[in-house]
Amino acid sequence: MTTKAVELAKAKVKLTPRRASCAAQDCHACEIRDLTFCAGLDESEIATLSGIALRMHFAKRRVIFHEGDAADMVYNVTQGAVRLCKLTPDGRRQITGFLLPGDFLGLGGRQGYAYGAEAITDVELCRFRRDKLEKLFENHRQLERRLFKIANDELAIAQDQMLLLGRKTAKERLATFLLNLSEREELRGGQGGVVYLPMVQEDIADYLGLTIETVSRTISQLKRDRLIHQTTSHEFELPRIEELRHLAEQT
Amino acid sequence: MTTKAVELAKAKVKLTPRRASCAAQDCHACEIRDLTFCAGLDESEIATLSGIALRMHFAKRRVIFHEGDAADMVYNVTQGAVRLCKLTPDGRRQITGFLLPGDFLGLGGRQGYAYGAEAITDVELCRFRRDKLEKLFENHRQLERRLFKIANDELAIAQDQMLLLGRKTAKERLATFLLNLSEREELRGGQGGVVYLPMVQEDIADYLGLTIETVSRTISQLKRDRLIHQTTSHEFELPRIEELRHLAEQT
DNA sequence: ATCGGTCGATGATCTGAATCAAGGCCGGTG
DNA sequence: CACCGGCCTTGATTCAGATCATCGACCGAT
Repeated sequence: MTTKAVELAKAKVKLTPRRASCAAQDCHACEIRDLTFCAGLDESEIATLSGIALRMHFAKRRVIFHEGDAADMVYNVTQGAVRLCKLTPDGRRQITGFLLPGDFLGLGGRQGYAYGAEAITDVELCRFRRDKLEKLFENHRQLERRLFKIANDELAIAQDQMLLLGRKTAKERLATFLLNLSEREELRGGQGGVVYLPMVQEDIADYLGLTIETVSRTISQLKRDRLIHQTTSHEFELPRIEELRHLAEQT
Repeated sequence: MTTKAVELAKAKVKLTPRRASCAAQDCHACEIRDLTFCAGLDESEIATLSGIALRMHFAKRRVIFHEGDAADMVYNVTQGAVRLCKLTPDGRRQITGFLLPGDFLGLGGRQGYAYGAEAITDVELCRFRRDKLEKLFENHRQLERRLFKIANDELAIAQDQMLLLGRKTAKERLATFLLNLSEREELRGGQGGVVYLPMVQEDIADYLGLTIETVSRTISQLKRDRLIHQTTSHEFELPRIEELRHLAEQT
């Protein structure tokens, strides 16, 4: 880590302080009602959940919470994209995840949150006080079981990411990343083979354990190899998805 | 990845096939009763748990389960050390965790286990059928909550490991690793500043995303710097733990 | 005691990705 | 519409760690 790099890295922490608008939530009308942990609840459960949910808006670049903050809230992303960041004291950053509509936010803390959360785009969130949610579990065990399942899924995803960070080449990392986004897009009802990248290349670099230059070069190379095709500034097509999958060395 | 490396890597998969001895379990007499998810249960709960627990033994190098196996069992490690492995098709390996007495095994699968588990030393395990354990949850919510907490802890640990793999230098990785083991040793009632390493350097390399040569060289360097001191073939002292902590860039 | 295998240490060399450096593109703004 | 700043691209060079190659210590089996 050079001096210059440290300066640049410190500059990463120039986000707008936390601030957000709020409103009561109507879960019945929620756009992601079928996607996340509230999926498949019966009417009464939805109504109860609605009672403790608070709808929030965060503008692009706003901090939702910091690493180490008391972890007394959990969230559901209903619109936009969020990044989860960890920082070393000297400013190196690791992004441990990107959240998209339907994703759950706030698990994985012991004392405080294990990571900070920042809005990549304008973001709509549905917020729950953790203690109220846990109270709800007493009569709605289904909800608790679902949350446990989400924690399990995240754990499996984290393990995959460790394999990527520990053992994959830059090209394999990019291929894996694009395929993962494509799969999530499909789960959310989008078409396969098209991915939308709301984040900038610096975010991708910090997620994949690379530098922006390597990300840019590798994307250029994948384009030259016709494995990906950029349609707009934030959208890519994956025309030869099987080859990409092979490149990613999917275990 | 060179051809030679692939050959070597494939050789990693020369473990003895799964086989183990079993016996009924008496949780009252368990040596780690205060350490793990059964800690602090009342007599009746311990008795119930005892009823569905099966004590197992795995010899050194034996496979406990493979990545992708149906995840219908969970375990508690009571003696010995276990490694969790993920492999790429061409044989590169990432170890996603080491388990020691008191640690829980088997979370983090979607369909099957997200990783394989192998005995590093001779291992004693306490095995539970997942469905029976879940049945138990209905009347023992405490147990379920504790398991959820374990999943949360593992998630936080996984995030820390991502930061390590994505952004730390070799020296920082080793320092972090040794400190983590030291902390776990203390939790298990051992003294701080002394760590026991049951695994070989190849395992450490595959856990930290390095090669065996780099691990060996870095350990040599830490010894020269008098930050660690090797007492026996598997035991180290950390005489200047604060300096080591600084080196590890603890966030 | 002798072998054979595993494990760890260390030197020499190579290389993938980082770093350093310079421009280019584009969208927003005065 | 010209300027500015954020973001991306690409070339040149460096470097941390990988790879390749030995060697020695240890240990269990014969």
